[in-house]
Amino acid sequence: MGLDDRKLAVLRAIVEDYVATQEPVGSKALVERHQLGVSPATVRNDMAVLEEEGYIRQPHTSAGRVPTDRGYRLFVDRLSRVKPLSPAERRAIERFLFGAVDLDDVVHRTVRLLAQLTRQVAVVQYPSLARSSVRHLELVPISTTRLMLVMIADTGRVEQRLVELPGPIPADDVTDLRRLVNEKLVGTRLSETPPLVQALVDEATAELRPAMTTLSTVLLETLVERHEERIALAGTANLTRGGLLDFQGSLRPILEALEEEVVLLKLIGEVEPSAMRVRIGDENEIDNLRSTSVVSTGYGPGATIVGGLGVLGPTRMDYPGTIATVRAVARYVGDLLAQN
Amino acid sequence: MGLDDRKLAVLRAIVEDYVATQEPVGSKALVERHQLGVSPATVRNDMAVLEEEGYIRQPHTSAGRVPTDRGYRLFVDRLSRVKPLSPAERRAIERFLFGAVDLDDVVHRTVRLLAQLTRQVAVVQYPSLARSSVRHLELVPISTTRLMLVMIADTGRVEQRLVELPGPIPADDVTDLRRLVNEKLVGTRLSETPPLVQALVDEATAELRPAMTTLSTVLLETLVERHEERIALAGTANLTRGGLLDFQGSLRPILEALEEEVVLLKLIGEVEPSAMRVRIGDENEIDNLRSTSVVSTGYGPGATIVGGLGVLGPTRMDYPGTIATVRAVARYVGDLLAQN
DNA sequence: GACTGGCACTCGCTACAGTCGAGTGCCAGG
DNA sequence: CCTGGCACTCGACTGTAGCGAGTGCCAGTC
Repeated sequence: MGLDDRKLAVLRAIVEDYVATQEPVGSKALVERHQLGVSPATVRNDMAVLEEEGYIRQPHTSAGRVPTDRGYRLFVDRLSRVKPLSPAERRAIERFLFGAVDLDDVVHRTVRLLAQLTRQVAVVQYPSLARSSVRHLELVPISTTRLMLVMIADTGRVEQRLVELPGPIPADDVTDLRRLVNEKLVGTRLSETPPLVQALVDEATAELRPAMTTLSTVLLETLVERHEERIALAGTANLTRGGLLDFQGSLRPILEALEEEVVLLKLIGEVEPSAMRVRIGDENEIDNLRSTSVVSTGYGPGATIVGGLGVLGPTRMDYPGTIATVRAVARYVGDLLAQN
Repeated sequence: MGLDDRKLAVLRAIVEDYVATQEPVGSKALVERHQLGVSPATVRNDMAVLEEEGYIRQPHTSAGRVPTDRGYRLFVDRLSRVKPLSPAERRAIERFLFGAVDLDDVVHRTVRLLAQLTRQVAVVQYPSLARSSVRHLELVPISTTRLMLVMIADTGRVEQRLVELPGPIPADDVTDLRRLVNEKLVGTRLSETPPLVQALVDEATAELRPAMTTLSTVLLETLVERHEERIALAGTANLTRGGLLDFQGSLRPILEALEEEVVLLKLIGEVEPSAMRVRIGDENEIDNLRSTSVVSTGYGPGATIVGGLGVLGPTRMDYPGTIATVRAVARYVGDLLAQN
């Protein structure tokens, strides 16, 4: 376990060189490029130890060393400082996000921005409904037996759903329904609505009862159970950088995983108060993504968190730079949401 | 130009075999697998002619023949009948699409279904706003100086947009605005709204004029100019089938093209009355997609067309099967929309 | 005149041997 | 504890050879 400072410096140098060149790094090249103050032979001894401890490995006998997932982990935890963003990057973020007109627009711009800045696959979760409150509910008659239910959340999300009523209903009743649901639900957190919705049904007049019952089912389905979460994705083309060297040759499993909303949600959706989350290679729970790393964080107006965002790339990625970018973008998006 | 029946039969056989095996097909293998009734030598002579005419080519001397884009074109136009769908496929379509609850749901299910059935990349355009009519406009006060504008189209699309008013506005005025825009715009085609929106401003009372002016700008921007079109995509993982043999090795340009909404729209959005559109390889206008083929068509309730859908794959694709599937799915989706 | 069998030829693919060199592990000495 | 030296390993690359699928051409047949 004796990892003295020099061994750590060697590991850091290996990670940095490998990330930069994408080629196994040997002892000689290392001492040439970094001021380690010792000879290649010494470095070799250190490498032997690092390998024994599982931080690096040799692709084959007479090749240089490559960091393992464990090596990257140590690097991220103890050997790297987060790079400050360049002013150019800050400006890029501001310029890119400036002038967004609605939530869709914000999310789309953000995900493209992230993909472009990190040159990796970017994922942005729409503000989670579970963390939103109802701002307004609208009922629009489509025909005598059909309503369009539109829910506007304080996070800017708008969800709609068709309601098929059990029978025809007069316009006045629609007005009543609208008033009732708004009185009861506006301002409440979506995660807390189920009992309130039930109460609405219980308290409804006999006249409104059937319509209200149907409406409540739809409300619950739409707001709580069903596809509650939405996600935007960009930059899949970046997976092809590094000419199939990363990802052991096949993009297939990765592209497949990225098509599953559930998977994406797992990647970036499990938002914890902890600021930044880095999952490296095998640390990922999803089998198809064991050869990738994910850097993610939560975002939201002020200190609250309403959703997650992050990027996915090869384990061989520039962690300090990526972390800095993800953090900065999340902060800007949060500010943007706070304004609305 | 003398392409007699046998030469056409040879071309058809080459296309079919190549699509099936993905390997250049030689004269001997051809006569073995198809009942051509002639010897390999004769087939070779026919092949020489077909090559001279540009329908097939040899990857290298001493290899079999491969169809050219021109060869596929002839095949699609004159040598293939559209395969009827298997009952299993019909059932799959019905099962998959049954129970969709709103437009988003329909589009998502459709695009996944298409990707799955054709085992290619599927693209579905949301019903175009330009081809929709206004069903209802809703104004929801967010604060004294902010409104949320929600537009519901007859095709089921719902668009929203934040309206930043020039000054505070009382609730009664919002009601008036809502009434006015609905009176004037409901039932009109979106493509015809601009003059009507202008009229709204002109006819507004002095009191409402400022708010109406802002509202009209947003209306025009949202409904006519801005990101008017939406698109769903699925099945990119299918690009990796055939192990990089298709697409001359690099998915990069294709993935890049697929991230551009504009490009996707060009692919499937230019809906013409003509039923089915097949663009093969070089026939594509987008450079990045010259090594792919696109099969697309329009869809909509009844005979009208509200949007496009289609699939994208290697030029070496099963055209009859793909065409049949795309057509069938488009028809089902149209029926589904007609019901709402 | 159209088709066929035969034949020489082309050329990509695979296997194999040989060389080169980057990189290692180990050891003796400072 | 570090260093220079040395023998060793093994992948990458090169060149050669043989194989075989497939072709184009030609003379012969129906």
